[in-house]
Amino acid sequence: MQYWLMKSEPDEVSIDDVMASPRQTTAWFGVRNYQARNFMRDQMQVGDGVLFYHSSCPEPGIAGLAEIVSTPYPDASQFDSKSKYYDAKATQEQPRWISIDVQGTQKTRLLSLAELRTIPALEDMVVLQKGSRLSITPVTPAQWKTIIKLLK
DNA sequence: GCCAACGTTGGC
DNA sequence: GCCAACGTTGGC
Repeated sequence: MQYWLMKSEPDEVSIDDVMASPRQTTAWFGVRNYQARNFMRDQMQVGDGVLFYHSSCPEPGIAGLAEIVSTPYPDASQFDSKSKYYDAKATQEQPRWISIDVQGTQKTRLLSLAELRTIPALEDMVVLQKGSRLSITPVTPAQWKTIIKLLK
């Protein structure tokens, strides 16, 4: 059981979109970074906790909580030549990119990036490190606990 | 729109 | 395998 922070651009998929989906579940697709993919492929497990983070928007920050609800499977968008996530080097036999399903647990208040940066207990969070831009980053149990408290 | 930081590509 | 050039991310 681990915890993750996953970034999504709310223009693409917001926490409201997730909560409005059937069973509040959405396929997390379009990851095109090997490190992030490897987290999904090698470490994520059903039941892992997710901080749902809005990025590239007026107020970036944690917008909700979610849970991993599937094991990894091939990301269909890599085979779709019309998709911006198309990858000509991926084949059905040898997929390169994967998806996992994420189920929204609750929409929370917006815990902004600016506020996160003021919390001493969170200063080691991967997502807060200089130059960090991975779309999926691990969160420690202590960090998770701190954030849950801030959201109450 | 800028730009720092990081990832990827490709020539050698 | 090195590394320069280029592309992308994402906060500001």
